[in-house]
Amino acid sequence: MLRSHTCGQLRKSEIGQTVELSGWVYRRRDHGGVIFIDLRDRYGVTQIKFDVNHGSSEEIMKNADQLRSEWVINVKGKVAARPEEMINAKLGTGEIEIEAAELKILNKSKALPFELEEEKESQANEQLRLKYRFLDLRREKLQTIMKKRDEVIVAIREYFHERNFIDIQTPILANSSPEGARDYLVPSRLYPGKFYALPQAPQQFKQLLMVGGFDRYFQVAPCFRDEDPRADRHPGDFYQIDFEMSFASQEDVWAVTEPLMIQLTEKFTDKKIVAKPFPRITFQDALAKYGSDKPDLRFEMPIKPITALIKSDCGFSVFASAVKDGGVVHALKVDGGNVFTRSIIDELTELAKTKDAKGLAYIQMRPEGPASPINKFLGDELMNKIINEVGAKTGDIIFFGADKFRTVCAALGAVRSKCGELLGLKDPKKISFAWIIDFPMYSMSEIEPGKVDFEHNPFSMPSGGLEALEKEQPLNIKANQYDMACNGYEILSGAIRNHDPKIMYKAFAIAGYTKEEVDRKFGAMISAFEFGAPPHGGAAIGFDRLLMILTDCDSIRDIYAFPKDGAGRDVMMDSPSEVSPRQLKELHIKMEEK
RNA sequence: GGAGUGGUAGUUCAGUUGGUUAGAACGCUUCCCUGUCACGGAAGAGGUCGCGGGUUCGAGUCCCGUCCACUCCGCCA
Repeated sequence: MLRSHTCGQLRKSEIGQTVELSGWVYRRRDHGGVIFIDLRDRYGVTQIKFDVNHGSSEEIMKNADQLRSEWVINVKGKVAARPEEMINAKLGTGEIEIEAAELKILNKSKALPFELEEEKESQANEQLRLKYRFLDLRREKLQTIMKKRDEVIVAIREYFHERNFIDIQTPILANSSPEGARDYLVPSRLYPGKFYALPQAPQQFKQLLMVGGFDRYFQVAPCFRDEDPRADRHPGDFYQIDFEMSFASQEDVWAVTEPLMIQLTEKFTDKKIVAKPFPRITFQDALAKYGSDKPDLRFEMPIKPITALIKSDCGFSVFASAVKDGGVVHALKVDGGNVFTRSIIDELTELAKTKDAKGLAYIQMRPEGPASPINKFLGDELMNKIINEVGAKTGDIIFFGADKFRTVCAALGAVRSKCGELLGLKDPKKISFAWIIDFPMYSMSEIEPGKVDFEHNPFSMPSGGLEALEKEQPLNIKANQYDMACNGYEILSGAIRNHDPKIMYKAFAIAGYTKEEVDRKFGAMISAFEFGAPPHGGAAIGFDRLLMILTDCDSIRDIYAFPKDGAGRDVMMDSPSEVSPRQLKELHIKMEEK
């Protein structure tokens, strides 16, 4: 070893010992006759002193004078106490320093394309940092995140192992699944024209593990989806904490999940959990009240239906016609929202429009009385009724959505989230978990009117089983399916699965699939279910998003060692890249001439 | 595929109604300095103002096009 200790290790107790350290030159303070080097590794920083009066030869002084940022050096010397008034309280090693007696330069470094010190400037452009990710990783922030990522994974593994779950790796080369996101395809060399697909999730494999008798499975599962990225969505590959349980009800899955989330929060953050046990909100209520199936519940700010008030008599044609066409009118009262300027209201209006709202009506609760551009249409009486209904007081603002139910929810949900942000209600010291339950099994197709589609996951067990499928209106059937929302992110999704071939065929039939189609697409799983599949269910935790919240990162790229950029490329390794004609030929791929 | 914001020194940014030689901080180079810790001091190097075109006596600044980045929408069973 080129070191006897790490750069974060030495304390007063080692004073007098001769030690050997290796690391990177972090900072250099050259005083002529004495040179200080802050030597850094991932454990910390130790001050090295080069001083002719304290063990450093003329030659070492000459070499120390050459040292530059990020050179890799090896130093031998004696641990010495710092004079009382020279102690650096900011460093764990701040009470000591090394009096260098030997110096070896292990490697030099070019001047860096950006600075590593956190407190200096705002950080460099992300594209540049990604190109030199190996340097960015030296920064304290990323060192801390990677360490925490490791600790969280260890804690999760321990948690599941303590409860009899076993970690099983499922294939990376798998089959294209006809539902869901775009697949990453891998051409087969031995079977011309055929392809593997990288799994979007280990869904079918974990269900087959249940059939295989592994009644409690979990995995830190790599998942692959070829979709455009977002700040909270890494392009290409990402990780889920995937788990599945046999003989389990929804309550059983929740009972495993909830303590895990609490433990991780308490162990890795100082955030306060808003509500324990976690609230359970139906999908319908979440949409109506918060305008989202992943509401940020660090603040309440509920949306209220006022359709009933509008029904009787309303002079505002936007509201009246929405109700007449079977839509709804909802109101969002924002406490203290009268501080919003015209330009902020314009911005919120644009936001609502991105969710297909046609506009964003509002009433400002000014000190001199309510003011609204739509007052002249509403009339004072109706306006006062609305103000009364939502409980608005001076200083508030009320926003309105009038349209189809889903449109109103989405628009006011986006406005609610933005208002929470603008008013500083998204407290980083708080964390809100909530179960979103009772997802509908089906919804009306948006492409083919009159046709029924799966709302979410076709493999979920419908509530009420076969009987419900046969007797209920499809749109009224709920699925045994649940998400967990956390601070506005969907952080977990799961279900009690449909393990009964009969119910499965029926469920697919309602969505317009013939038995032959189902057999062709999900044959392996369905035929396995004919051999004594146990009832089972589970969930998958979005590990990356969870880690973003635990580490207070806004960008999902910060929590990967080697992230893709916003266009799905690795700018450091330059992937994706071209391959040789020979490789293409082996894979039976002909490139079109450009 | 669409929208918004941005692109000026190695990095982060400023740059006025269009007007001399495009600035600052940090970094870098050389020198000075024996107690600093974001050390200090002196001097210096470093720019195709993303790219192309246009308007103008004159463009970093105005106009058109284009490329790139980030964020959002679509998309994500």
